[in-house]
Amino acid sequence: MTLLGLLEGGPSHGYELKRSYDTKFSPDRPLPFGQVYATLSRLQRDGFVVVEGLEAGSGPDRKTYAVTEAGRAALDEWLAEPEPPEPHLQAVLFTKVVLALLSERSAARFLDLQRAAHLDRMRSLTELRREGDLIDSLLADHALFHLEADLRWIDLTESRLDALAAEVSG
Amino acid sequence: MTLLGLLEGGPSHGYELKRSYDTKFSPDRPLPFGQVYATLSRLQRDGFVVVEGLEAGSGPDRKTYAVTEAGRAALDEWLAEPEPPEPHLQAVLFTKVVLALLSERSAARFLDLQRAAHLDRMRSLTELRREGDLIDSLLADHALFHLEADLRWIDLTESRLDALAAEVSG
DNA sequence: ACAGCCATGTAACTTGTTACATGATTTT
DNA sequence: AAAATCATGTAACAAGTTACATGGCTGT
Repeated sequence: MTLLGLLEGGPSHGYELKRSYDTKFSPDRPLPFGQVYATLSRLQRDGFVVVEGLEAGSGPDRKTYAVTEAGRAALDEWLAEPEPPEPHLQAVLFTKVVLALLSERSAARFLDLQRAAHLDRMRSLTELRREGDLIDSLLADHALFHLEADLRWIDLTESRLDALAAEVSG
Repeated sequence: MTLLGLLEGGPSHGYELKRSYDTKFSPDRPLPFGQVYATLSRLQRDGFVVVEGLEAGSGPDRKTYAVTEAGRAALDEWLAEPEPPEPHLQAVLFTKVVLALLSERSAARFLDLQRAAHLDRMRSLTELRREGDLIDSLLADHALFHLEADLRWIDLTESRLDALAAEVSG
C-alpha cells in the first residue's frame, strides 16, 4: 500500500520507489529489492497498477508503473480507515513473564533485564531525536512513547508478580 | 517458543497445548489447530521436542510430545534474552500521515479518526480490565498503555503537520 | 439419530527473508 | 581497471491463515 501511495505521486519504476520509500519511511531499515519487485508484480496482478512503458534511463531499462483507478480507490480506502487499534490482546513480554513463573525461572530478573534494554534503547533514540530531521524525530518519538508504555507495564507487572504466579499456576 | 514453554511443564499433546495456550496467553484470539500441529512438527524437526508415545484418551489417540535437552536450552536462551526494544523505526500511522500529506488528502482528518478509534477501543479495554481476571487486566493494561502512547504521538504529530508537509514535499 | 467435543492432520494460498544472477553505466 | 550505482528479477525457504478431511466418543 505504501508503494501504491508513492506511485500515486506520479509514474515511477521499482528502483526509484525503493529509494523514495527508504528515505521517506524507513531511514533505518532499507526495503529489500526483492520485495519491491515482488510487491509491484502483486499490485499489477490485482489490477492496482499497470506497466506504462519501458524507458531507457542511465543504465538498464526502466519499467514504469502507474496507478489505475482501482488502485486509487484501494488507496483511498486504506488511507481513510484508521488502523485497528491493538486488536489482539497478546504480548510477548507477558508470555515470557508467565512462562518464567510456570517454570521456576525468575520473572523479576527477566523484567529487570528488559527494563535495562529498553532504557538503553531509549537513550540512543533520544539522541537520534535531537540530531535528526523532523522525520527521524517523529519516528523516534513514536518508538520512545511505546517504550515508555512498556516500562509502565513492566513496573505494574513486577508489582503484581505474586498474584500473577498464583493465578497462573492455580 | 510458547508451545515449547508450555510443554516444559510436562509432556502433552497438541489439542491440550492449544487449549492451554488459549486460556493462558490469548483469551482473545484462539490459536488455530493447523498452526499448533505445524509448529509441533517444526519443533520436532529441529530437535526441540520428541514424540513420547501414543496414548488412548477419550476419543482418538493422543500423540504426546516431550521437551528435549536442546529444547530446554533453546527455551532458556529465549526466556533470558530481553525482547529487542523497537528495533526498526517505522510506523503505519506515520506512513499514512506522510502519504496523506503527499497527496492532498487530509492528514488532520485521518489523525482525528484514528484518535476516535483509539479512544473507543480504550473504553472497551477499560471495561475488560475492570471485569476480567488478572490475566485479562494485565493484557488490557498493556494494550491501554500502548494506545495512550499512540494518542500522545497523534497529538504531537498533529501539532507539527505544517512542518512535516514542508519537509516531505521538499 | 444428531450435535458437539476430542484429536490429528493436509492443502492451498499469501507474504516476507535472504541469497543469487545478470548486465549496463558512471565514478574513482 | 576496479568499484559503485542503476535496474530488474528469480529461487529457496519459512511462517501464518483458512479451509478441508477424517473419525471416534459423549450427551441429549
